[in-house]
Amino acid sequence: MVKSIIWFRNDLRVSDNAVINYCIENKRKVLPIYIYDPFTSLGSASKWWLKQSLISLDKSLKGSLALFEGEPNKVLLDLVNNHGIKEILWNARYLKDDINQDNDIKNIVKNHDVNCITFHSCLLKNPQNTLKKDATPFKVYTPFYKQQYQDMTYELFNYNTEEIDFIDCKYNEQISKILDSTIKTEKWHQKLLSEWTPGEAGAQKKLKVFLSDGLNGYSEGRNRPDKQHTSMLSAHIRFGEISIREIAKSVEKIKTEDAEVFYKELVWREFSYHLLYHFPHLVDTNLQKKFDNFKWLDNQDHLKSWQKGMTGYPIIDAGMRQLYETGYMHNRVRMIVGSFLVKNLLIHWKYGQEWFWDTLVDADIASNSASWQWVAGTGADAAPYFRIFNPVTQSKKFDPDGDYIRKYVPELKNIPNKYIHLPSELDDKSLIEYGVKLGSDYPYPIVDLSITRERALSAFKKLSKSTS
DNA sequence: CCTGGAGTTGTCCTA
DNA sequence: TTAGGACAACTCCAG
Repeated sequence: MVKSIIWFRNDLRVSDNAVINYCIENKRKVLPIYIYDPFTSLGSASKWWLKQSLISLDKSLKGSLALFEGEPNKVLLDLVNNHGIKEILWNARYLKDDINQDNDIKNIVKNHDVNCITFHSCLLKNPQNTLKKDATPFKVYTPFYKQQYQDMTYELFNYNTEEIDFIDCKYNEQISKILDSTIKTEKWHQKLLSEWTPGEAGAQKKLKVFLSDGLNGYSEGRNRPDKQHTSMLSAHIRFGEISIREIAKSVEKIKTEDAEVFYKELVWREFSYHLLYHFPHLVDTNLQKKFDNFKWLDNQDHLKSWQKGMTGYPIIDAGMRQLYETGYMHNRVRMIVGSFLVKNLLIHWKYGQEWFWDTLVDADIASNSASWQWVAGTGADAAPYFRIFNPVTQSKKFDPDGDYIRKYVPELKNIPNKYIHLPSELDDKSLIEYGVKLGSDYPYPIVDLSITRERALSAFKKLSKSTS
C-alpha cells in the first residue's frame, strides 16, 4: 500500500479537498502534516488564526495531524526516509517564493523515488489557465470575469472522510501544547477569541448565516459598515477552511443581482491571484512603472496616527480601531482608510500593506497586495488618480446614523448624527456639552482634507504627464 | 495592424 | 435639490 504525505498549507480542511479525494480514491495510507516555517513571513493576527485553525484541523483528522517546525525540505526528507513515503501531495501555492520552494522539494525528493503531486483546491481556477485568447494575462477585471467566470457551475468532491486511512504513528500527543511553543502569539490576541471561530465548523456556520441573513440585499448592504451584509468568510477562505468552490456553488443557482455581486467578489480574489501569479512583483513593486519615481512623504507621526485610529476623522479611526480590536475591517472602510493613507497623507502604499498584513486575520498575500496597488492607483485596473475618497462624505453616505463610528470610537457616542462624521465642525462649547474636548479626548484632524486633496491631485497629475 | 469602446467602489462645481 | 460634466489620458481588449 502506497504511503503518502498530505502537506497542508493554505487548505486547512477535510471537505472538498482534491488531495483528500485523491487519497481516498487511490486507497493511500496517509500522514497529514503541517510545517511551521519560522522564516516565512506571517502577520501577527494570522499567526493567531493559524494556531486555532490547526487545532481545529487536527480534530477533523482525529488527532492525526503531525506538526513540525523548520525548513520544509528538511522536514519532508526526514519523513520520507523514516516512513517509506512514496508520495507527497499538496494544493498549489501561487506566490513566486512558494512555487520555487515547491519545485525545489519536488526535485530533492525525486532522488528518493518520491513523487510529488500538485492539486488546485485553493482557487476556483488554476491561474495558469486563465489567459486571454492571445495567451497573455488579463489586466482588466471585467473581461477577466466575463470570459473566465461568468455562468460557471462548480462540482464538489464527494467522499466520506471516514475513509481516510491514516498511517499509524503518533507525532504529537497534544497539538495545542506544541503549538504554544512553536507559534508565538501576543497578548492582544486574547480579544480575537471572542470575535472568531477559526476552523471548518466556524466557516460553515458563517456561510449559513450569510446565505440566510446577509445575501438578501447584499449588493447595496455590503457597502454599509453599520449593517451585517458581508459574509465574514475572508479569513476562513484565506486559510482554506472552507472550499471556495463550495461557496461559489452555494450561490450559483440563485439568479439575483445580490448573488452575482457576491460571486463577483469571489472572482476579485481570483483576479488578485491571477495578477500575483503572472506578475510576481505585485507584492513589492508598482505594477505601473511610472510610479517608481513618485515622491511619497515619509511622515512617521501621520503613519502612527493612522495605525492607532487617531486621525481626527471618525470613519477612519473607527475602521482602524475595528482592525486592531477584531483583526478585521469592513471592506468599504478599507477603501476609505486606504485612500486616506495614500492620497491625503501621501504615504507609500507599502506601509498600508504592511500594517494590514500584520493586523488582519484574513491577510492574504494576493488580495492585500493587489488591493493596495488598486487604491494607490499603481496597480491593474486601478482607480484614476483623481478618485480620492472624502472620508466625511463617505461616512455620511455609508454610516448615516454613525452607528459604526459609535461602536469603535466610543468617546464620540454622545455627538449627534449631524456632527458625528466631523466633530471638529462644532465649537468647543457644544463639544463639551457632548462630553468631548478636542485635543485631549479626541484628536483634531491631522490634515486638512481639501488642502491634501489638491496636493495629491497635483502630485499625481504631474506623474500622469511624465512618460512611463 | 487598426479601430473603437470601455474601464468596481468618487468628488466637486455648475447650471 | 439634482443631474451632468470635468477631472487625463492611457491601456486594455475584442473584432
